[in-house]
Amino acid sequence: MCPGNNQEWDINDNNIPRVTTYDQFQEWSDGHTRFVYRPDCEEARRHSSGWAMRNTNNHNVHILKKSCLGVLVCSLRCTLDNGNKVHLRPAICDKARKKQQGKPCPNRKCNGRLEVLPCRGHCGYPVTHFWRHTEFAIFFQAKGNHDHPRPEPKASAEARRMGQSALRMLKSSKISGALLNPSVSLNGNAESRKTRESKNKTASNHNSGHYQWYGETNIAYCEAQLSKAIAEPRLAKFDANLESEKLCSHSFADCTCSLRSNYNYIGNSMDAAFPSISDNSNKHANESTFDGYTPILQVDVSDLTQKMSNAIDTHADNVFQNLDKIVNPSMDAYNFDSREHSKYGMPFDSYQYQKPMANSANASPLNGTHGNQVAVNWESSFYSSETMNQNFCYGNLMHLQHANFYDQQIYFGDIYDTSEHFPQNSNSEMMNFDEYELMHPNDILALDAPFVKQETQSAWPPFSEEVRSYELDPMATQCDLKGKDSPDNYIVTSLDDRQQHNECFPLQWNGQSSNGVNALQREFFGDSLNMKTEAYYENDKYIFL
DNA sequence: GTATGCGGGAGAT
DNA sequence: ATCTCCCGCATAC
Ligand SMILES: [Zn+2]
Ligand SMILES: [Zn+2]
Repeated sequence: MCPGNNQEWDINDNNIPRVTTYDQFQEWSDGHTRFVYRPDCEEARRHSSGWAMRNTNNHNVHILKKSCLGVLVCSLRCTLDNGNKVHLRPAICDKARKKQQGKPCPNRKCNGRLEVLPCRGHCGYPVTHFWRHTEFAIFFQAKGNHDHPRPEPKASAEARRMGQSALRMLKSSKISGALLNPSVSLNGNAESRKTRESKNKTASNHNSGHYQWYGETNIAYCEAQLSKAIAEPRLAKFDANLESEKLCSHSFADCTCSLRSNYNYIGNSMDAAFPSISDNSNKHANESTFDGYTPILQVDVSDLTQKMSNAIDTHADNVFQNLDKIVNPSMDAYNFDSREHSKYGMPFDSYQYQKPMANSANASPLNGTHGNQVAVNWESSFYSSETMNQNFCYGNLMHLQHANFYDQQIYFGDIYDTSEHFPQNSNSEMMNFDEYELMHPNDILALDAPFVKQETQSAWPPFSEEVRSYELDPMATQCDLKGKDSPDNYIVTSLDDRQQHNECFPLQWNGQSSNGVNALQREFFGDSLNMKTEAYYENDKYIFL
């Protein structure tokens, strides 16, 4: 038995015994345990534990109480190649933990999402730890038995967090030049943007023998992309207390959780459920007001720009993660295999070919290249239409525009004054993008560019057996990339915007919309973008014009 | 940015 | 009264 445990005491005792023998620090204390640590025991002084424990208020300044946050697991409970399960460490910080939820499972072969397995080890409540300091000892007492696996150790979580900073890694990445520096073309040939621009302007728009796509964008379009994230909340008339009416809080388009999706595409069935307040036709019949509607996906304009900035960062991160896997498929690209957490594989491995419809055997493997889009709805307050103005509307394409950022999963529609219905909206102030430092949108959209196999690429597509055997729908007769130029040779990463995708790229594969680069895509982007990239295929590689 | 601690407060029992 | 959980705030790294 533990030496410090030889006296009976309770953490709440008025007089705690003075002990002379101490316990070794127990990182994984489980069960109803008590330990006494030396006052100079560093782990005890930090109240640390292998379990993810968060402070909880017991209104007792003398006794620190912590409760267990459980463990972050894969929603599909997948098994890693080495037989282990995914069991990440929940962030202690609420905000950070919220962001973890819904992230793709780190298992490269899994389409699952991370979710918190809460601890109910103490009569249905989380296991609790109590810490009490006295002059001669640090007393520890735990109540409950964890009913979940151990999370990864703190050090591992910290290392993983560092490793997952994709943007940080981007600086040293092979693709950073090609993607973030417009003067470097994707085939590695340094070429000024201006040169390419003028070339593109004069390039003949021929199709035969050439393959062209539009991966770069003009500023106006980028601004539109940003602005479309300024949107009104959709309205929903529902009873949030009813189980059947509960909304999925994950908000990614392809969430497979059982809750009702709140992903509100234009034109799909969700529209009827969550009508836009700008669209009177969406209001239920015989309803002249929005009374009874509950706004969802609200955006608080007071910090919308900050949210946009965060969302853009996240988005860029995710895009980069995809591309990084393509260009740097080897495990040691960032020395991850030398780290303890490499048991999870390359941190971003799983993300490239997630199917948007995990339950559909026929789903196109290309229709999910952005399955890693992180989508978390934050509880937020109302946006104010008064902070919006028509200047943020971009022409007649707005009905096609759709924000896929995690807390702005709403389309960019007309801006209406909602203060009539939501008086809270009367007070907010006008915001101005220019006053904020955002990542340049062109960078983001450059990251979104269709990505083409490079000659140095040995494994292609990476981590996917399915794509290689995949064929374009023979009905897609206009597609330039077919036949011997199978979709193996290109990846489109930007088409996670399913609403836009459905409207613009109605190609069907096995009954599912596809993300193929095709004539429709070119046609659409041809109007929206002022730059295009042409290439032709010769001697097993793409030559860029 | 996240981890950690504090303390007010609401709601449950 | 006691307990849990939520939240904002403040500090440390
Ligand atoms: Zn998984
Ligand atoms: Zn636990």
